[in-house]
Amino acid sequence: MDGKDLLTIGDVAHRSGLPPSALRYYEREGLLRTTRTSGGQRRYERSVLRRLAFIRAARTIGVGLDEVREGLDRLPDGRTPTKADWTRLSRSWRGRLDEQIEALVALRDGLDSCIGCGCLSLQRCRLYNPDDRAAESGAGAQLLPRLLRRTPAQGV
Amino acid sequence: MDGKDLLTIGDVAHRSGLPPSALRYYEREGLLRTTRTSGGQRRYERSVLRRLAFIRAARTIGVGLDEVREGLDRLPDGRTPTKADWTRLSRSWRGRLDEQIEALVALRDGLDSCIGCGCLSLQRCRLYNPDDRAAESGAGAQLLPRLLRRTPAQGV
DNA sequence: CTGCGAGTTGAAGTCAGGTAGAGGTCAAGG
DNA sequence: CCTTGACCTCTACCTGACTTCAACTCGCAG
Repeated sequence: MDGKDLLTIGDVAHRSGLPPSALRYYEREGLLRTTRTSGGQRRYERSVLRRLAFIRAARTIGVGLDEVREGLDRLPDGRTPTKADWTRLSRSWRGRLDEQIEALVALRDGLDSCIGCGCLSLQRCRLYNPDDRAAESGAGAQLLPRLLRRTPAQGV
Repeated sequence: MDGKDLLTIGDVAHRSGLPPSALRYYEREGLLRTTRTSGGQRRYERSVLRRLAFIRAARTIGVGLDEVREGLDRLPDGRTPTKADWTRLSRSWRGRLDEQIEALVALRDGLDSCIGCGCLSLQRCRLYNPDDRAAESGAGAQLLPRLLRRTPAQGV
């Protein structure tokens, strides 16, 4: 890993902390591009590490891979995010985090107002009926605000 | 649905807002018990609505079905939760919500400290490396604290 | 008694974000 | 040249909480 400045999948796995299976998966999903040796093995540019850091940070705050891909795809010429890109994208995700926190706090307050009352009224309970909508309004009730729907992360 | 005070699955679905498939699923998973007609159709007691409200409230705050079942199973003689039961269980779940909020806030603060720096350093960035542990320490890095691992809810 | 909406079952599918293993190939040190 | 470990693809599997489907039955109003 000296002359050509290209990294094997093992190098990248070691330096990024992501298992090779995840790197291959990300590539399949269009989040990374690689070159290949004549023998078909992947070779990564150094910049992939920054790109992976970006992806991983996004995943950490609960952004799904599809959305990460969208964010990366919107960068001109598909370059690795610069400081300015990172700032712009992370600001929007900060907003999402705020919303998640807000939703959880609202939930907690609802729980507080329910502890001890034991009501769990189908009509009135804020916990049971988070949207404050009578249960009879249809089959497709949302349990949580959409904000919280995304799985935050899978253990590795 | 007048004389015998027993509800069909359709009644329960309508009144609880949960689709019949979910009710059957909960039964399979041991969260509900039903009686059957001579012809094999499910009949629910009214109290199932309260039980469902309980389950749904728990799900809403991110408690998994297995844990809900444990909670319900610990009630003497498998009764529908009373006010006191609800208070006890919901208090423990309130703690979990607090932890989730705390974790998210910590994440947000980390994001704040990263916005604009553009660093995403593999060694130092709090977002990239939430556990403050160098990436090289092993393949199995946890992306998020376990607290956030549980899927909050599935859309219905 | 008939019609038909509502109910039944089990198996399989869905989604995300990967992991695991089988069976085979590449690359580099000695 | 040979060995060995790293790499390749492909397919299948995992979790959780359900949904969907096909094929069939029940129960009740008329």
